[in-house]
Amino acid sequence: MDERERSRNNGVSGGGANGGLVYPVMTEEQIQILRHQIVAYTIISEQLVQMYKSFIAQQDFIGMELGNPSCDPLMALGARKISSRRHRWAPTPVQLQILENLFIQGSGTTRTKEKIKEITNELAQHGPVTESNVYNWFQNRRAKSKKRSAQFQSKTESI
Amino acid sequence: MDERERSRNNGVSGGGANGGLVYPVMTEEQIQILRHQIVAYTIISEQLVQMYKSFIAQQDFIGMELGNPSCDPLMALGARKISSRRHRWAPTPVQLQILENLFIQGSGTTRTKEKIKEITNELAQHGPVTESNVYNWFQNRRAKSKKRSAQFQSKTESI
DNA sequence: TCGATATGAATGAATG
DNA sequence: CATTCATTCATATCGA
Repeated sequence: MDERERSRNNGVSGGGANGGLVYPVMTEEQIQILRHQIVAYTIISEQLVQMYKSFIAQQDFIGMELGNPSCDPLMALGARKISSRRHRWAPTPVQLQILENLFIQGSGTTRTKEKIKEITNELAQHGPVTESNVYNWFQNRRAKSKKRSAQFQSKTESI
Repeated sequence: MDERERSRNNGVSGGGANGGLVYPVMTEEQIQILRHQIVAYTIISEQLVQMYKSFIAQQDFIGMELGNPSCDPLMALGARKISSRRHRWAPTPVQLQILENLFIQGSGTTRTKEKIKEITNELAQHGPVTESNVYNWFQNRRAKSKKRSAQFQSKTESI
């Protein structure tokens, strides 16, 4: 999606302050593409939300083994064992939830070092973590998002 | 969202046929809103699909009378089969032979995404397969090869 | 049913 | 950021 977003902006002027004047920034065809994308995601989300509801209706207990009631079941998917010694860092469920939320809020944008430091401090309250861990996580998360978006594209382009 | 879409269209002209001329149809601010919406839906969909997958994985034992046609779009998004057992991809004997041959032949050449795509298309003639499957296979095959040579090393060291 | 092994897949970390 | 590696998890298969 990033790629097409970029190409979409090619025709956009530098965004000068407009005094009530509207500049030509998108063709109608481009708008149609955008609307189709939004509609597609709307439908997909609605269907998945329905699934989710029936899911939690039947399986309230799943994902709660670690006893963190504040954790949305939707977010409690990457839970890992804490017991065994591990050589590489793995986010705790709480940390994962925080990270995922931040990722959504930031819309996948790159973080500055200051932001990384803040996030690291916040996460540190829920388990050991370094700034490198956070940095790597966001980097890998973006890659994951991108890869999955590509898969979406190839499978939903019929919509 | 419907509401905001409508309000967004208020400033759009009636969509007269344009002879190569671009009409002012959206401001940059509006585009930004749209982009954020799309990104948000992308990420939400990803998370919901993940939830859905884990749901299916744990639901293995329950009769899935929910397997109605309306779920088909979900399956198209990468989720596995609903009614039958969960399955992970496994190469057919023919596919495996092709992959092994390619692995021996191409020992050293870097496999670009183009190569992966070609190989996927070839394998697809002998059974369902995705590019990710092929990519993972080569990755795991390399690891396997490396581990074996390491074992060989340790055995010859004692001589 | 219970390990034991093989292997597809996910992901933290490293490299270019 | 794109690729790749190293490690780990999950599942399929098999034999006792």
